[in-house]
Amino acid sequence: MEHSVGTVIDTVGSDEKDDKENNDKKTCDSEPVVYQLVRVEGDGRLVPATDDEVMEVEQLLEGEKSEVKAIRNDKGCLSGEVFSKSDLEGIESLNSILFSNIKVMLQKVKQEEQLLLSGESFNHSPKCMTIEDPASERSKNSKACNNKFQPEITSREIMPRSLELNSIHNFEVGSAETCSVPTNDAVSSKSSISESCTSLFPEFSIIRGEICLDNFSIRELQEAFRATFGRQTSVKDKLWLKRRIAMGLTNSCHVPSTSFTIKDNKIILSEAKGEPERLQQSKNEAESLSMNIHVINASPHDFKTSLNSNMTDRQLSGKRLGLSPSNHDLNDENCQMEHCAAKRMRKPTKRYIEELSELETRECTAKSYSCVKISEHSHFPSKRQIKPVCDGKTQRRIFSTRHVSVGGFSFEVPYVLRTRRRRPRKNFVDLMEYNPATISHMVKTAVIIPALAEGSGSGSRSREIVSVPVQILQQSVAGEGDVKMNTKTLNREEDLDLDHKGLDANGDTTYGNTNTQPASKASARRKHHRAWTLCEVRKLVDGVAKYGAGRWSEIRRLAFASYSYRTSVDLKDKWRNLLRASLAQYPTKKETKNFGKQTCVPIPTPILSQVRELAKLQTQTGIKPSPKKFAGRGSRPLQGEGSGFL
DNA sequence: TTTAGGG
DNA sequence: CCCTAAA
Repeated sequence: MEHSVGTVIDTVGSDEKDDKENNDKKTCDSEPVVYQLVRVEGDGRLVPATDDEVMEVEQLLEGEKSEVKAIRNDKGCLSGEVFSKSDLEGIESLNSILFSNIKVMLQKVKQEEQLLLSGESFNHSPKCMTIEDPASERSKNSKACNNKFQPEITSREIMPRSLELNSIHNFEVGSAETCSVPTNDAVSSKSSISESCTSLFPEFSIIRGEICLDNFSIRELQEAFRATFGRQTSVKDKLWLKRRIAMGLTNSCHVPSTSFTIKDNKIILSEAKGEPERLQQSKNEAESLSMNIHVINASPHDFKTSLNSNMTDRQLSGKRLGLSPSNHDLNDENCQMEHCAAKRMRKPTKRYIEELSELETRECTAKSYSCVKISEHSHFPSKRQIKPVCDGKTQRRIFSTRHVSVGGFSFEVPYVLRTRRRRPRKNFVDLMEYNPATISHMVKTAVIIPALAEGSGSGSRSREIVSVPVQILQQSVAGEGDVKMNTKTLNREEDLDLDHKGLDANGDTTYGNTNTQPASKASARRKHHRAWTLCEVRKLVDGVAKYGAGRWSEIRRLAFASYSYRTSVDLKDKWRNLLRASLAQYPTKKETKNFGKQTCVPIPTPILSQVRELAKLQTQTGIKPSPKKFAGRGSRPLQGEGSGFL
């Protein structure tokens, strides 16, 4: 994906949707694998090769065919296009070949192939495209490259582009990985492979078979190192290089200091080479799914296997552990795999963290905020208290957040948040800077005050108190002083919550805020903006209808009991706004009150109408002479009409 | 404390 | 939403 390989690459298109199919087929096994020419687009998609490309490849094949054993398909397909197992076996240098079969596809593919060869534009049926088979790819590579005996470098993680071409991950089989990983590589013909390979990287970076670093010269090792890690090294220590490379190739830190051989990402001490068993297992594994198992292919027989490793790290990590082959080798592998997983998790993490955090920042922030807020009001349902910011999803996420404890409440804060977005507004912010501990402390302190005060009384003022700690927290979280931004985001979230819950439940939901207390100066802060939910508006309207406009305290008490955060003043203000809105909208019937942007739900016209009615009614009823600016506002009660007037 | 209004 | 005057 990230790198676009513009070259013609052999084989098999891989489409996600077909992956499954592939898997199934693989499991069937022992059938020839078919490769088709495809080109990897910049975005990682596979595109059927064009005629020209096909021609090109063919030429290449022609040119170098001699080098490789004639590859023919049992079924008579053209060489280079289809490999049969037997053919592969015939290759000497190919010690291990990962192989997977796609039985069913064969036929279709063949046909496709022929069409392709015949010069027709490549029509790819879904099936064709889906043929991608990691194993097969691998085998191909090995084949193609093995003459040169290039050590293969499996780049599982982020690697330099050149490496990436060979990277296994391209071959993910049926894995969940949906995205378009650019399947680079595989070259259908040896020649093409060598070409692309050579042009991009060191020779040995291609081999996927067994690698015995012992045989490498320092220089070769360095090359291998470069191929493996994407960077050069001047180290001349053979052992070091060897181990390092081995680690890179196997993704394991456990590299024996003695001589060993690397096969398909596995380290093999000179002896081990179980075959039948291994084979069997590998098959099992392969069948078991697209789990990433790195199986050592001791012989050409082991075709199936291991290339499932294409799955993304994240995806894999969990699954791998689940594998539990009885075979020792496999166990070892598993162990290594675990290491790999652990290891692999880190890299992606970095990359993804940023992305994720960006994406999740908002969410997380909101959540954190809610947690805090909620916690402040003890009666809030616990479920929200510790809403796992990083749910079950992936561990990765967990890493991306840090745990912050505030006044006994804990929440996850994405690390990203720690980055400063704006300049601190206040001194205290500076003090806490990025020190979470400090922040926590500060917040705690701030929270404590209101907490203690809690329960003392209820009043319109309480809200101010509540808001104090929260805001501080926000600042803390942000690592700097900008409250506004966060606040906004947070509020939005809350609003949404309210909407969801509030609409039905009438709002009992949220907070029971009623704390009180010395607002202190902090009260200077502004109450959080809480968008009015439809539910609230309805209630308000009802309330007004029932008790009359102006009796805000009453309405609040009776109709907004559950919305503790709405004060009578709020109701009044809202009503005023509603009136305005309703009147404004009146003319255009349809516009709803679409002033500006109304991010939220526009108030349903019916409600506005109702408001209008009420207003009108009250105006009339009310004794209040000439309504003021906004249509008539307040007079008195609908019911208590007599009193008209404020 | 509650309302009404202005900002 | 906030603030305040007036009640």
